[in-house]
Amino acid sequence: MDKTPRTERGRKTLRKLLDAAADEFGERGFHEASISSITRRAGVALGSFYTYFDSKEALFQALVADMSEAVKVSARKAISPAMSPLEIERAALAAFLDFSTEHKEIYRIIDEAEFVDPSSYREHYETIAKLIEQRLAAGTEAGEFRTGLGEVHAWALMGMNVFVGLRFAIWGEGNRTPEDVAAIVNDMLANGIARKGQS
Amino acid sequence: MDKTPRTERGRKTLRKLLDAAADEFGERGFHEASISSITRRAGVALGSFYTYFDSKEALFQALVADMSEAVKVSARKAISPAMSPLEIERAALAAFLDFSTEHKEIYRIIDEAEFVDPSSYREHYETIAKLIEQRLAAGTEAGEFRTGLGEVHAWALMGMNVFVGLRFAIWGEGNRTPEDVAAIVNDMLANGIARKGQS
Amino acid sequence: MDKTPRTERGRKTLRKLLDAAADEFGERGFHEASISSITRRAGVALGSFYTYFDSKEALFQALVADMSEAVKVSARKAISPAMSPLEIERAALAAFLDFSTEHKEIYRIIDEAEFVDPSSYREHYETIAKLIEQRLAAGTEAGEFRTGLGEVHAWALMGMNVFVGLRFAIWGEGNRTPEDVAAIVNDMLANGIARKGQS
Amino acid sequence: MDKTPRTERGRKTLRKLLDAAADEFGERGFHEASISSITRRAGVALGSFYTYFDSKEALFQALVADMSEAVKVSARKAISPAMSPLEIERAALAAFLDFSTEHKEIYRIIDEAEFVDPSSYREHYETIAKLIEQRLAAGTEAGEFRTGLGEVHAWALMGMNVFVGLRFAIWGEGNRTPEDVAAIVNDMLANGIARKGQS
DNA sequence: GATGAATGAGGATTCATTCAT
DNA sequence: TATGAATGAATCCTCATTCAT
Repeated sequence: MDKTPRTERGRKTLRKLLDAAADEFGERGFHEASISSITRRAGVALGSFYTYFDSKEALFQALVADMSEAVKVSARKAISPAMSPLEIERAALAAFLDFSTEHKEIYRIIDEAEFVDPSSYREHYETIAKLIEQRLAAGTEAGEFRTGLGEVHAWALMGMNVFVGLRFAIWGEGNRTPEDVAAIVNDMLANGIARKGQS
Repeated sequence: MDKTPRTERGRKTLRKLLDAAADEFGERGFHEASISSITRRAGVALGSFYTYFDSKEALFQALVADMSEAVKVSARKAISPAMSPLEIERAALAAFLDFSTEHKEIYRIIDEAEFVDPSSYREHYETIAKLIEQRLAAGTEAGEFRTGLGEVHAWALMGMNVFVGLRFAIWGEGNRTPEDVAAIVNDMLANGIARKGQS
Repeated sequence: MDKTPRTERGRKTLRKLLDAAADEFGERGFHEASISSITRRAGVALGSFYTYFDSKEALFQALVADMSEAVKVSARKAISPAMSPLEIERAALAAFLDFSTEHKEIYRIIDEAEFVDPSSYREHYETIAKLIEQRLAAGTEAGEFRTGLGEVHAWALMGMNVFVGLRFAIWGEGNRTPEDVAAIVNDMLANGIARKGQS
Repeated sequence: MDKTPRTERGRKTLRKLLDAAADEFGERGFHEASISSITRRAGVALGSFYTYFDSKEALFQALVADMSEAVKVSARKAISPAMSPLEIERAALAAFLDFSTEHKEIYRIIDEAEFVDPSSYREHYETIAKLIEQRLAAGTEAGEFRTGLGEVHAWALMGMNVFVGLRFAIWGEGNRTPEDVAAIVNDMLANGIARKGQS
């Protein structure tokens, strides 16, 4: 956020603006969204927007940071140290699918950052890729994953999750549950698609 | 394309417009791009644009269709019936990485369709997912892939490729060659990441 | 018309253009009408338009002249020397109402000339006013109209007819026949609205 | 009007825009008029126009309503309950002629509404026709007008006035005074044009 | 802090007209 | 004559941002 409010009233206005912006950007996308529509949704005057943000882009950036964090929190809450590395991956994906289904607008906003604020976009995925890479290393350490896993695997794994999320959580349709999808992907992740005893 | 030219001269103008548009959209994105800049690049009058397209959106749509086709053609040319199913996947990914490196603007344009023309975007990825699903079935048929592969696997595989392409072809940096990356992903695809003899 | 065609083929094209233009201007008005739509309706190429007319305005002017003539012809045909002066006025109005009902687009085109080609508009109504003035003089001469009638009366009479035409022929609705309306106006014209034996 | 101003400053700006628009539309007509020219005349920024109106058409509509009201007010002020029904008609016409001479642009704007905003045009004349019809009824009631007068007479009377206004107030020229013209039309209205003792 | 009017750069789009074939 | 592609001036409208109150 750009200008931290100093009063309680200010904090409330800021919160209203962020919520309204999430709705507006989620529904109409960055370019179709307008500041005046956001302030209207928030029930504040147009000019008040600039009390809290320097620009439309700044608001978007703040929002992406918010939501990027929300995605990570959601994943973190879904996993526990007691789980096996593979279970962790499955649980993380299932949580992501649930979260995406619930918050389609977050998915959209983060994705649109690729065109509105590329560095936020990149930051978001690089951060997640690093987290995944750490989990892979931990899995190797634990003896459940093979050795030699690195950045490429992390990105591939993340891509699996994101595209499966796009297809089955965002676009939905089809009667697969998040758990089913997560199980299938988890098996594929663990064992690949080659016929056993081969290659 | 919107209005098919009836003369040779018209066909040339249309081609110039499409090429210029690919450059413009690729460099500046849909919203920053301007029709006048496109016609300037193409060396035609502003009004000529509307001889061939109804709107900026219509041009974008035509372009996405064009590029979607180009991506598929590039993949098709990279593989041969003589290859094994797994080799096909590796070759397809390598070709995609090469193609994306060469034509970063195509990647960008197709991805931006998610926000500019969602149905084109969806069409593009659903078509590719179907092609992948067919290849998986063929691989199972050939005995190289295991049974039970379906839509989820196809989307997961596609996501691997796309995200690895984003990271290593589009953003580049790092000294991995497309072949290296494709090989790593191919191995992960075939065997998964679980330690052998496990899970 | 601007450029008289020299061949039979040319005459046909010209006629097609005039007919199409009458439809187009009648339906959409001068400013909404487009040359390309007119040529499309006429089934000729856009460029051919300029073989026959110098400009959109020139076409409109030609059309107004055409239609102005048509209105007069229609009135002329409705009256006969055998009629009394008052009957002539009634018949002329009835004919005008019929004609306007049949050819609403002509009414519209002529009226729009007030803004597109004022001199045509003025010419049209001044010509008709003169004709009316002559008829009034003839009526006085014949002893049926009183003396002292002149330009003011002619314009007032014309205004009665035109507005009654607008209300009952163009906008229609209401179950009055042209004959009824013409009879009422004719009586008003002859005797005024003052109570008899008064004023 | 479209968006009511909430401050005094806003009210002033709106008034400046309406005045400037009356001048612009009056001089150049709806289609030749441009928003930027109107805001230039008004001395406000281009964008300010859209603070008060949704479109050029909306402004025009607001203006027609304004001027329609002005015409009626002018007529109302010209007549008094003390006048006889016939005097009222004469005075109303004289006032209309004066008003039209003074405000040719109002006449033009209202007339152009026939093509720009037909429902406003219709509304304007239907309202006036109703007023006239009421005056006719009152005159019959008072014993000065004959019985049986209705909508047709009202439209005919209105048409007389409007066309005489067009000819002698708007186009002017000729040395008739509004009073002369009004007197002639008033006599025609009262007694008609038939020779006395006849028809 | 809040308000909402004012600003003006910016861009898509239209379409009458010209012209090469 | 007919064709239809090419031209570019003209203008409406949007909206992020500023600013006076």
